[in-house]
Amino acid sequence: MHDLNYFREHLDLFEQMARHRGIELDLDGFRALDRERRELITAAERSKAERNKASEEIARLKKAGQDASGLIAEMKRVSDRIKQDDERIALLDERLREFLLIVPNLPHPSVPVGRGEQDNVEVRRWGTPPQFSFAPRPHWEVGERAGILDLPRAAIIAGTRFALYKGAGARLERALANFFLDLHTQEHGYTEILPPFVANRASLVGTGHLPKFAGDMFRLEGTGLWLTPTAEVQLTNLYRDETLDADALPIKVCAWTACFRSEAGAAGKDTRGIARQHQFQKVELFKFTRPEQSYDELESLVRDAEAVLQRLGIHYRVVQLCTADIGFASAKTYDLEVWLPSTGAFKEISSCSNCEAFQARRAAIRYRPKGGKSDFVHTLNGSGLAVGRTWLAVVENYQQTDGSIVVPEALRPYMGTDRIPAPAAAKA
RNA sequence: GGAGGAGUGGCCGAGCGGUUGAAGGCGGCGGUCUUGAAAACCGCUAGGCCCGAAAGGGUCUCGGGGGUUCGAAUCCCUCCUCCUCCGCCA
Repeated sequence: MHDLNYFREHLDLFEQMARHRGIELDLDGFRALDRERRELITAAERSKAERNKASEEIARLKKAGQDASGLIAEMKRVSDRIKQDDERIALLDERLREFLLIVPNLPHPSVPVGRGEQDNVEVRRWGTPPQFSFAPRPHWEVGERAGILDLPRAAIIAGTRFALYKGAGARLERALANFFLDLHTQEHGYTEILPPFVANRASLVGTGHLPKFAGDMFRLEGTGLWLTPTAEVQLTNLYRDETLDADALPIKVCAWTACFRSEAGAAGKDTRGIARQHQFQKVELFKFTRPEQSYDELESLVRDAEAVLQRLGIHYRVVQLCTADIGFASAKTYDLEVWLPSTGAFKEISSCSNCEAFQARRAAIRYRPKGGKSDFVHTLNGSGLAVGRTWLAVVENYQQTDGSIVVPEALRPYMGTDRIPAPAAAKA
């Protein structure tokens, strides 16, 4: 959320932002609301000043044993008027808040202006696509043939867009998560957090998921709780309503969690396989930083995520998202995209964003520089990585002619084997 | 889930319905003193919003919300959180 005063004084910036992101913003509506609110506040406060003065006078008269009934009667009328004004002001405050809560963040000046994902800019590539002597199969075929993935049974248990991993497939999922966590905690300096998998309304408003994106999440009926769509939610709210010690920044945390998305708007995309699921696992990287260091920290966050793919030896590229494609809360976002041999294309596997003070303002996360006034921190988040999509990338990139899957070296300690056996050898 | 207790400024802790934004202490900042430091002493030490070019003025905030009243930290209702005891449970 944006600061009201800043918003009011920089309407031109927000107009430009709306154009660049391709959204509608009712700025005329804002102006009218804002003007009426301020006029009413001025009037109400004048009345309150009058009442406060009269109250002192009443106290003085009573102490002196004199009659104050005339003044009291007059103040009764003033108080009634104040009450009416205050009610109207509260209503306008609420409207204003509702408006500001759905205004997205301002993109950083370095973000390319664009109209959609076709305008995203490739920043760099790592590695090369693997060579196959056969036509590489999509991951669901490789997985089902090897007996490590069972989507039909997942559909019976829960429905479509849920996955069931089996045997080495389940272990691969677990191995990936452990490998990610060990790398980030032992080599990149993140502290591991294991948070709740549900979040309350205030937490989701803090990150920007509510009120605008309620339709993309699962709500737990009758509880006021939601299944978390990303650990970004829990990690952002780790310090909601707190003031952090400036010397403690940057604070780097990571978390493995399940993530749940109803993806109401995604029907028809990625319908085969496990790329787009209602439930998936993710290891999230997260930083609380001082404003002046956040963009350096974003670059290193991206490198931390990239390190995972480098260790796994999977070809990928880094893409900077354009203004039309960055998320609601983000000021700047890099995506990591892995190479998928079955489609001969890159697929998003991580998204790393600097939200600047956008979420910190919503969630009231501050820091206090020594001897200075407290200010909002910057929050950064990134997938390090999405486990399910990494599973898929490993299976596709390391599939063999006979249907077996070579385990990347970095995963062998976690898998206890260097190969997931071929279908013929796999048990049903 | 049941019963009881508590929520005041960065922290501790006072606070008869009427100069209480809030005593006192601690902590923090500045100063005096000192070669330096400590001690001692003196002063300063919340934020939001509105008006204003500024200086400054006004207003709101004592867990949240609502009510009573001319006036609420102080009275009433309600919600939340924490603590204690009981129950249930992996």
